[in-house]
Amino acid sequence: MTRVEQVNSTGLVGDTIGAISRHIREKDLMPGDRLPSEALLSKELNVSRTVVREAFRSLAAMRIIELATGKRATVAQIDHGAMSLMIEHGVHTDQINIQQIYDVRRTIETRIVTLAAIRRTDDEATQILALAARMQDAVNDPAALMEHDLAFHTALARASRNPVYSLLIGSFQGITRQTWPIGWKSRPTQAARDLMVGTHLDIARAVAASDPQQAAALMSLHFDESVRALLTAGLS
Amino acid sequence: MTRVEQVNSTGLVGDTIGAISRHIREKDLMPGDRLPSEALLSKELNVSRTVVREAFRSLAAMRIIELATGKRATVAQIDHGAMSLMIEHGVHTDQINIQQIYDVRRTIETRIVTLAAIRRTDDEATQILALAARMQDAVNDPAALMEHDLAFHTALARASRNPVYSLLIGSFQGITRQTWPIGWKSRPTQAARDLMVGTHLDIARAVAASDPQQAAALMSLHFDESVRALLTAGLS
DNA sequence: CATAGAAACCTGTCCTACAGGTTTGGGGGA
DNA sequence: TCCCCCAAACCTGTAGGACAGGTTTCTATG
Repeated sequence: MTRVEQVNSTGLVGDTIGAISRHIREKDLMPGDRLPSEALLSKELNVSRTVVREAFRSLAAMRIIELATGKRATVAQIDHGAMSLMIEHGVHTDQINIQQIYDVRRTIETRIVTLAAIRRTDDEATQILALAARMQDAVNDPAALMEHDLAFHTALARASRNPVYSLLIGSFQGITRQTWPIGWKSRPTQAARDLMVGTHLDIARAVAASDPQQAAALMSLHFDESVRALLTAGLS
Repeated sequence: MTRVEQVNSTGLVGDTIGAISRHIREKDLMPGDRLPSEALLSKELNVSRTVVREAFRSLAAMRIIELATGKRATVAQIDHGAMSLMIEHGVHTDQINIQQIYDVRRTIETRIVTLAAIRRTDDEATQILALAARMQDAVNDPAALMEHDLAFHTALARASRNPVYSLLIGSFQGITRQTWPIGWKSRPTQAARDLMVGTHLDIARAVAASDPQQAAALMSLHFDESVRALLTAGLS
């Protein structure tokens, strides 16, 4: 093999990742479009299939492409899976703490709910109200309640009509799943639990009523209360 | 080889990624700590080194671990590189547009500057002022100006004392580098350019003066003006 | 013209080999 | 005894071959 003796700092895999990314940009590929086969790329870039495969795996890990056995690799849609793992890793290794995440969430969710109140479709309003209602029904079933809670915030993000907000909310979902029970346990009284669930319903109503100020104020309140609950639970 | 005939939907590589992640969590590894060698993992997990390597590459792509030739893989520090690529991919494939990113940036940077005004150390205040000053010096050197601009916002994020904000600001930097010149071209007059640079200095002063309200108001203003400039440039 | 089936193609995993880079442990010198 | 240097052991990066399935494409047949 006519090995090209060009040793970059990145290594062949890094170079190949770059080449594939460039290929996507230059050919202006859209989600779903197919990439060249491993064998072809390997030939064109003068690297072994091993290298191409590792480059593919790297891009797949970032959800830039999608792999499936037998099929060719395709350009992927945005997905929060990778970011979720990265955030979880940051928390597990003490590089990020839960309050810091709550500060970010409060900041963006306040904006999200403002946009949602302005831009939501009627269908979305209905769906958001329904999720808040389901939370009330599940007030004594923590597992179900958490899922509806997450779905509620996800629906709001979608209604904001800004995919970046959906992406970020999704990215925090992984770690939220792991810490949500802590927050719930720190609300031991029925009153505290009803308040939490009730606030969600109020937010849903404000969004349905297209009242951005009210929606934002309530969301801010919700986070005040959540952070207080978390601190009470001793999560420093 | 005693091949375990357990076919998950994820495939062996996916399983292996999970096993390594679990290993990090269970052993409570911190950034810098070393992971087992490929050969060892391959033996313990009953998969080929190929599979372990692809799993390593995937984790490295998400910056969860770090690879280097000859050395063992280590647990990595949080890094925005992967997120930056993901965002860029989203923009290039028309899944995200620039205004959407600006809306998110405005939202979080307004919060960042509020926190920075409260929490900045004196050193950070000095550094932020210095960066704003350097922007003024480079008002006729777009390339240098852009770099100082990016460094300015990065410094503010650091002063907010919340690594998640630093992570997010970093994630937008890649795409910002590609769109910044558009915004600059849409400020063709000296007055518009001086205004943009001057706003940065005003923000720096507000942060140095520990005036969060003023800092936030100015940052909001800055983004108003930036979005207007971008729209003028015809970036729909 | 539609369709079933074969051929061609493609990915997932395993294995072996070897060129460097890194860590470690031991021996020799101060 | 302690320190330093070097060789051996270890480790990763890349190449290449093999084969089991899964997928796409083409063709011949009904």
